[in-house]
Amino acid sequence: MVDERTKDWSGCPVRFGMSQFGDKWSFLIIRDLMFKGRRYNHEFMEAGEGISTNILARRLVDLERNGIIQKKTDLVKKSKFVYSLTEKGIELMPMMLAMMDWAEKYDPNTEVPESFIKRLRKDPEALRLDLLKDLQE
Amino acid sequence: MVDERTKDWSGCPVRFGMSQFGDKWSFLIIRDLMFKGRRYNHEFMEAGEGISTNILARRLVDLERNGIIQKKTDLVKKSKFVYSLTEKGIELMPMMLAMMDWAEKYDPNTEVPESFIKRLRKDPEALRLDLLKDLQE
DNA sequence: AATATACACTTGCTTTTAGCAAGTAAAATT
DNA sequence: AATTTTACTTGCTAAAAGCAAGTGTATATT
Repeated sequence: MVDERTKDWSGCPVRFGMSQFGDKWSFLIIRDLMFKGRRYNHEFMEAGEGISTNILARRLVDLERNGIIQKKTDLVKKSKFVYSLTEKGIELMPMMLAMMDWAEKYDPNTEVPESFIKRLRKDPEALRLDLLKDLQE
Repeated sequence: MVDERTKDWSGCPVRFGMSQFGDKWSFLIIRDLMFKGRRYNHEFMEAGEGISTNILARRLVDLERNGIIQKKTDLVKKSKFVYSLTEKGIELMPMMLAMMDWAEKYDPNTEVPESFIKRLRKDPEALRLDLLKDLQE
């Protein structure tokens, strides 16, 4: 978060979470990294929700400073930067999956594939470990 | 959320969640209702984070409109209003618990009691059902 | 080698939202 | 009847978001 007021909100776990990733754009960036395989600046831009370039830049800096994502120079194209989730960021997956489970119930227009939600509800841990593979390379 | 731009963000589950409860004050109100037993306007005010009266009023209206909380006149004092989580709101508990689990790991100043986190990690479903009792009366 | 293009921001400006203090109205207490 | 409590509402200021255009560096094209 950019909000100076809440930067040091530790103590309460919910408040701490909010101070670390508690705004809609941060959640969407985490989603992109965690489930959509997006890793580059322009990929976040093209995600569809229409984030502004300056806001994206700020969120990426914040999330990196909070240790949730990391920025590295791309191994192939050395001029590009690759973003990825840190261990700390990856560990947000259970929370994200719980949110998706909830949203599937209450959003009549949900895009969550039925196969995904079935796997999530049958064996969330197996799904989590499976998704994890794509994040660690 | 108050943001007119994201009011109808359905489809993507994360985006949908953000449009329904995706700001720090909403999360804190849900926390208060879910884990702290707070149910009255003034109790949210006194929660400690220092929410402004106008912002609280707006968030309560938004959360009610989104069907996450409900406002009723207090049975004892008929002039007062009691807020409570709806079924839809209660079902956010797994997400909230996952967030708490995460925060306990990464916040060095966490206030999450060790007994709570032990129960959460050992048998989250049992803890959830236990917490549920306090919400349904 | 020079020009063009892509990429990742940065800057300046406008609009929106948050935050703060004071005010209001209805009900409850004294 | 007067005061206090409760739950907002209003008006103003400050902060953040949003938008369009610009900048600098590296790669690609001619």
